[in-house]
Order: sequence, then C-alpha cells, then structure tokens
Amino acid sequence: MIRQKLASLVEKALLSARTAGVLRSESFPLVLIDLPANELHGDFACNIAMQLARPERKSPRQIADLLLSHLEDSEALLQHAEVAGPGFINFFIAPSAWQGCLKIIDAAGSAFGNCATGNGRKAQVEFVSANPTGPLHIGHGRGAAIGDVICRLLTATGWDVTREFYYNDAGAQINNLALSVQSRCMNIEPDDPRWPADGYQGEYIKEVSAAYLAKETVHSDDHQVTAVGDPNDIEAIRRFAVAWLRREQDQDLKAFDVKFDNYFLESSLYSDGKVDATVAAIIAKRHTYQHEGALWLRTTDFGDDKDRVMRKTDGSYTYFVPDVAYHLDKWQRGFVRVVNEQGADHHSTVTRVRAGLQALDEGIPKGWPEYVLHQMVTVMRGGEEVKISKRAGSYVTLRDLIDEVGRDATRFFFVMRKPDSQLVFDIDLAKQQSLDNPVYYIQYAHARICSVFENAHEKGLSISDKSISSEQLRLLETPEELRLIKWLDRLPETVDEAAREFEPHKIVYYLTELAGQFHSYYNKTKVVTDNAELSEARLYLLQQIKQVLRNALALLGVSAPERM
RNA sequence: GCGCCUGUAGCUCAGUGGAUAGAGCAUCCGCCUUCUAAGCGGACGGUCGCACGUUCGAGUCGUGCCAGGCGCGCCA
Repeated sequence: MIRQKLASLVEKALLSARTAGVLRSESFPLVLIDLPANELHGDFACNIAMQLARPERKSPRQIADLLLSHLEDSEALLQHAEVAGPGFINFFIAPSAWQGCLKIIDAAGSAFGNCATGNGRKAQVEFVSANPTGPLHIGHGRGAAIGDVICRLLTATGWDVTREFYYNDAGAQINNLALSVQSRCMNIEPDDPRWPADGYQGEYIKEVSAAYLAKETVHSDDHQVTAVGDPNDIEAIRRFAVAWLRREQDQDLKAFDVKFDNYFLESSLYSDGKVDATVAAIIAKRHTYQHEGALWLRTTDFGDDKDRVMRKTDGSYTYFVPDVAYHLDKWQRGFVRVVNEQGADHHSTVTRVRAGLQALDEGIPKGWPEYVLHQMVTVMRGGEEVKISKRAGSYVTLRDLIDEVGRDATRFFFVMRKPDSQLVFDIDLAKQQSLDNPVYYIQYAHARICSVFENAHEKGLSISDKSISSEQLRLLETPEELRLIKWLDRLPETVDEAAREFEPHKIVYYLTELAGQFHSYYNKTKVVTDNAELSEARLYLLQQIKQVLRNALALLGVSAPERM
C-alpha cells in the first residue's frame, strides 16, 4: 500500500520535472518500486532514473537528483530519500507511516488484502471436471485445491466468479463403466474370460452393483436416480452408476470444502445441438476440408503444428469438437475471463480449443480461455512411491488423503508449489504435527496470538473497546515491529499478484514468512507486561497479525485454529 | 523426432531485468523459573545444468546444446 503511494509520488515528480522543463520525454516508463535486498538501501528503491538516462541524455544520478527535488511528500511518508549506487533512488519510510498501516488493516478487517482489479466483471473457473468413472484421485485433488484457491483469489481481487465442473455422462468410458458394473451384478470377476476388456476393477464397482441390485436411490448434482435392479438393463445401469459416482465425488469435494456453482454435461452439447451448430459455423468460415473421408480443421492456421480431424470417417466427432462447442457456450454466457485448471497431460487440447474458437471468427481473443496446467503428483509413503493404477484399483484417493492427513494439510500441500512444478506429496510429512510441517507452523502462530490475548484478558488488559492513538502506536518502534508491519502491508499486492499469475503458492510463501517473523518476535519480546500503554500497542499489532493470518489462510481454504 | 513443463545449497523449493542469490529440512552448537519449546538464536552449505548473445546491469530475456517429466491416435 505504501509502495503504491510511493509510485504515485514518483510519477507526479516526473510530470512536475517535465513541466519545469528539466525533463523532455513525452512519455515515461511505468514507475516500478523495488524492494531492496539490503536494508541499508532503504525500504524501497526506484530505478527510473537509470531507465531515463539514455532518452534524456543525462547521467542517471543527475536525473535522480532532479526527481528528488521535485518530489512532494504531502502525506509525510518519507523520513529520508537518497540517490545511491549507479542511480537508484532509495526511500526510507517514516515509522509513523508504517504504524499508520495498522489502522488501515484494522478498519478493513476481513476485507484487508482485497482489491478491485476485477471491477465486478464475470469470470469463470472450470476445474476438477473428472468423469464419473471412479473416485477422485490425487491428481484431481491437486486440481481441486489449485482451482478452488484461484477462485478465492479472483473473488478477492474483485471478480464475479462462477465455479464450474464439466463431465461426460456418455461415451466410451462411461459405457465401459456400465459394463463393469453389469459384470459385477452378474458375479463375473475380473479374471473371468467374460469380464469386459479394459473394465474398471476397483472395489467401488462392487459397491455400485450392490446398490443397483438393492434398488437404491441416489441424489447427485440437482437430480436423483433410483436403480431399476435389472442386470440386463444396461442403460439403467449406466444412469445409476453415473449418479452414484457423481455423488461419491461430491462427498469427497465437500469434505475438501470445494464447492461448485454449476455442473455441465458434455451430452447436453449434443442434445442441445450445440456441437452440430459449432461444426456448421466453422465449416461456413472455410477453415475445414475433407480428406480421406474425414473432416479436418485447419488448426495450422492458428499456430498448431499439424491439422486435426474434427469428424471421423464413422461420422462421430473427435473429443476436442464438443470442447470447442462448450467454450463457445462459455463465451456466449458473457465470461470475459475463463480459466481452465487441468492436469498437464491435457496440454495438447489448449491449441486445438483456441484454434477452434478462432476459426469461429466470433471476436474471441486469441489467448482466451486461459489455462492453468498442473504437473504430476507423486505420492510418497514410508519413503516409497505409491504407484497409481486406476483400472487395477490400487491408488490413493483424495478421500484417503483427507481422512489420513486432514483437510488443512492436504489443501496446503497441494498448493505449496507452483502448478508448473511437479509435486512430491509426502504423506508421512503432511501427517506430522511438528515443525517439519509448514501448515502447523503457520496455524500455530495464529493459535499463539489467541493465547496471548487470553493471557492479557486474565491480567485485565483488553484493546477491544479502545481506540489506539497514533501517539500510542509510536511505541511500536523496534526493528522487529516495523519489519512485521511492513510485511503486513504487503498482503494486498501479494494477493493481486497471486491472482494475476494464478499462483496460489505465493500466498503460502507470504504466510510462512509472516509466521516466521511473528514467532521470532514472540520469542524476543514480551507482549503482556506491567506497562499497560506498551502492552496495548503490542496487542494491537498482534491483533492485525492475527487478522492478516486469518485472511491469507482463508484464501487457501485452511482453518485458523484458536487453540492447538 | 516434435510440442509443453522443469533444472538454483546434501534434500524439498522461493526468487516482479537491479546492489553481497534466499527459506525450510538435514548436519553441528546454543536457548524453557518467563504470554503455548508444535517455538527461537547461531554455524555449515552455491561455477543459479552448459555455452553464446541482448543490456549500464542476467538466476530472470533470446538462441543453441545437455538432463528429467508429461503429451504427441480418425482415444478422452
């Protein structure tokens, strides 16, 4: 926040210097305020003078001096500013300006960290989108955690977010599922020659078949399905199995605290005629051709390395065609921003979907929709990799993880690394309630603050009904205290950046640093002392640390316990 | 062979083109009569995969290599 104010001061100084005739450039580069690594270089630094050296034909230091002389610090943010090194301007912020930040946090409360970047515009995030052929596995878990945090980040930065889950309730995989359940209904085992090729062998198939034979009723999404119970009715089995597995997945997602606003069925694209309409539109725009009995889309017109088949020789469409129809539908629903969170193994769809949308010539931007592709997750247990095999049924489900290590640690671990990095999920580490486990380290900071407040309350100290004066805040003067405030002040820009880059891990790093600074401060500084004035000031600082911890943890969907 | 991602301390990973590259773990040495030791302080640890290039300045940008992962079907 202070950083932003500083940037606008420098911008004004640039304009003022030009008005005075000492700078000549018609336009200036964007003013960036850096955070120096070395504390001797101040709280902030600006390199604008170096960037202007060439166009202005002056030395960087000369320009820096000029800017300083035109700087009008109306809010008294600065204690001191100086030109250093090759032409940096170093800014030293007045302690009173830092102390004032605490009041801003206090006033904003749970909204501190939010901003209005999105300005209420409509955004949609599609994530998880698992087909209902089995329980959610670890990969879906990472997608669910990343997608959910992206939704929370976009909401915090002012976007009107719709969360969507897309799945297929027809097609080869679902047919395979129905056949597997049917076989179980007829007591056919996977090693039986009558067992379907590529059938799903997991234990859950037995549960589905038992529920089907028992004529159970299942609620999923927004409807319910009652089993017919007839092993020969493959269509009834299909409907029931899909509903049963959707319900299973929803229960897992609920346990993970991940919610969706909308479920979208691939089959609806066909039944509503959207697939045919999309294909007709692309043909009309002359981006297709017939070759060897198939219809091809000239994706090479839009950056692909070779053209792709849209309609096979058997008349059916390839998988990316309904995807294009689906995204056209998203566009028509008015989402100016669409984010698709998927596993990186779906990478090849990105170019094809975008190419299909460009071929429609609807004015859809080239980079729309945006993609966040997360890399693979490797699960470690007891120092060994847990192999994942869906068909054999030997894999760790998301539910297993949540049950074993808890929701908070599971969510935290999934977003701890940037999506581009492969993730090693160490189950033993995630389970540990020790200093090795970063999620406990952060939650412990929050619980500790609560504990200090309890202690203060017992000694008759409270700040809940008091307004703290600027005079009193001046007592927060140690390097540790100012450093903490400085870090608290950085939450809004961290959230904005994490949202802009789709990088939830930035919140994790922010929290780890904040918790570390607090633990260090706690160890060194007694908060509740005989000096009531000082104690109140410190409690006020802790109050804001607590608020910021809560806000940032909430962005991750991780709880902030009062006691541990 | 082609496309995408990754390569930074022994390990796991941060690092918006800026000044002396950071954190946690591991190893070693310290700290509870004191608001939670699930904590804190210190030490050790680096040719940022390699080579060129752009720049006043490169871990960061470009090109070419090397290594690992994923994907390369008229499968989804």
